[in-house]
Amino acid sequence: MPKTLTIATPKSFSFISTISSHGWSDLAPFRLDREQRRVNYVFRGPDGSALPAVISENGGKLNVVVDAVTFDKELLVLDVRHMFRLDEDLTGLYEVIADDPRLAWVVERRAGRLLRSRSVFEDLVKTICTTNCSWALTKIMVSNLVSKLGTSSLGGESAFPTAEAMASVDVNFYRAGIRAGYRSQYFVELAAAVAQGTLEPEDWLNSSLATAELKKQMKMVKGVGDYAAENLLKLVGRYEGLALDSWLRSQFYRYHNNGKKCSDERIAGHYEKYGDWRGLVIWCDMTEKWIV
DNA sequence: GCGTCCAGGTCTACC
DNA sequence: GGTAGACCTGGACGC
Repeated sequence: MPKTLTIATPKSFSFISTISSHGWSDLAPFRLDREQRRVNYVFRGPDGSALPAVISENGGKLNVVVDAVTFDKELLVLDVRHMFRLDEDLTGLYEVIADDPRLAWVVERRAGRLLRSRSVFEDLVKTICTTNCSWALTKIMVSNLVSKLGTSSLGGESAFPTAEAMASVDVNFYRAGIRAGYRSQYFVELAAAVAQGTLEPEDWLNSSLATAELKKQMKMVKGVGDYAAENLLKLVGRYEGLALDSWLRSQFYRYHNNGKKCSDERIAGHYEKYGDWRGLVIWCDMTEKWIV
């Protein structure tokens, strides 16, 4: 019998804006149901069990329907608060864009919260899967990771694999089974480091390091370059980096440069006035059509 | 059906 | 520190 958790949300929160904020809700173990305005996700209990859930909004609260007999309620609430960033204060963002008519919609639609996975490790692996490939291939790689290495529930739905599970297979498995290509060796090394405790991505959430230093630390992970590190920084709540990739650049050319290519320096200059929020401002600026 | 290009980049060797 | 070339894959496109 499914059990329902109800979680209060802040006034500045928008469920639909958050689940539409970027492509994460299209990556397993997320599954977005746009028509029903809800999102499925498979959580993982402390014992490693898969906990399928359906998350929706009702009257300013999140309803989380969990398809499991027993689970740690407090842990699951913490996961939901983390993923939907219920405790993040975006007042600073709204202040820096207050005089910008082009970005007025951000405040109106309570946008700016970027959906994230239940762990930084999961976001790190997914980010590496976004590099140097089409979005279609990213979805294939992440889907393979979840279905082939994740723990399954009784209903057959899988959670994102643990570092231990990812460390239990070799480079050939990543190449043939995950279709990860040259990223395969990166995943072997990353999973081993996290499983052995020599790398702890969860620490990045509350790191006391300056953002530039934290970015350097992130880039020590094979497969993480400037784009990936800055994307991860956004997911841990630091927005100084623009995380420019080919898609973001093309959108900037379209909206701000008459469709013509320009330098990254020109893009950076455009958003400099937004200070430490510039990485979130450029993302909002390019994704208005996603937020309905 | 086949070949080419490129996509939500990064690493390494070399200068 | 800057740059060229290699790297996997799969979908889109032209022929």
